[in-house]
Amino acid sequence: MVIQLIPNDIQGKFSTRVGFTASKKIGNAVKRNYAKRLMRALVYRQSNELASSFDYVFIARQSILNKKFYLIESEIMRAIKHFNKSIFEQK
RNA sequence: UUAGAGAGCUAGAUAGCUGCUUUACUUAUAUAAAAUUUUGAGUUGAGAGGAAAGUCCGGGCUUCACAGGAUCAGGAUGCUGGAUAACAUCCAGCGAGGGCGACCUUAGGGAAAGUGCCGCAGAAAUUAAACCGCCUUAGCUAAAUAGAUAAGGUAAGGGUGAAAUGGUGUGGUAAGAGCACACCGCGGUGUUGGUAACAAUACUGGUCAGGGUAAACCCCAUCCGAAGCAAGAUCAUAUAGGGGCAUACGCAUCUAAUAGCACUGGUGAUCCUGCCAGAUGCCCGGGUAGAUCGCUAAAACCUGUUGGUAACAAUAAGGUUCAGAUGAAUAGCUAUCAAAGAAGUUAUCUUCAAACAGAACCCGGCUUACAGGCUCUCUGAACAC
Repeated sequence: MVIQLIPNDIQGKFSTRVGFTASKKIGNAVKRNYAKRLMRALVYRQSNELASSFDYVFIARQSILNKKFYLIESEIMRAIKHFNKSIFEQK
């Protein structure tokens, strides 16, 4: 999975925006739908960690279909913490 | 027991935690005269498939205002009868082919209207044809017969091919030949059975028609208007306002409306009959592309009854309500079971382990993909009684 993020100009409670992408490279409609559902569930669990005033885009890769849920979850947590650290340093 | 044939069902289950879309109701909030609507919260109900897929047929629905008819063009179907809203679907039969059998396959009208095409091989693949062979005659060479040459006869045999002008047998003949006869096949005319396709049978035809191909053109019969939910409707912006071009704007009536005649336009083309409209079309430039409805209660589903061999139909016989999204919900995790297994380590642990596949207006089909499990009926073979 690939995560992209960019700061936006929105302020307040609903300033964090999240998007999910699963292209045709991943497979047929069932597999793409499953990948999007999986990412949505993962991000919902980590919603408190996401930085405000940022747009996130989660792009699925083919390996997400076969990996265990908790392994992906730990990878996402590590990635998000890394982002938060760099954002904090930039400020 | 084993090998098959046909028909059908299922497409993980339970519990917990955390979510998403939506029906109904309650409540709060904002707007408003009100209805309604916006944004939250709560309760309650529902939430992918047998193929949702491919988008190949048929229909509903919507728009082209609509209806009927003739000719042409284009397309589809193609044994018979039935079912159906309709179909290229389904059911029951017939013919042909395959299988020991249960059973399976089959676009299956016309090549004795016309045109086209038929590679390679082969003498010859269609105004047919003599390569080898067989036979006769003539003279020659050798001598009871054989050889080559010439002129004829011949489709019985060989060889080629997917296919060589009906097949088998007997007679016949110089050798042969439907040349003649018998049987089979084929054509014609009857009879009987069947709604019919067709089957059986009788008589008759040897001038019995030179092969295949129609999923090649074509002929015959039957059927068919086009585009699609991005259809279309309503609301909002703006059917706005502006510039240019083309056609029409007629008759009659004191006048206006209505009606009439004429003109123009009206589903591939042309025409006719009715009917409808009276302004329409194009270009330049500017600008919008949001919301609501359509949208799911119906050729609906389940269980019966009656009729029918069946497809199916009828039913004031009961019961049920079963997704309605639009950056597109219908889910994620954990545990247990289904689960029997496989691999590794090694003697009790670890890892792996369920297909094809995701509604997008809705139905009826077809086609294609598909792991595992289950049920019923039938057939062959072997063994036992």
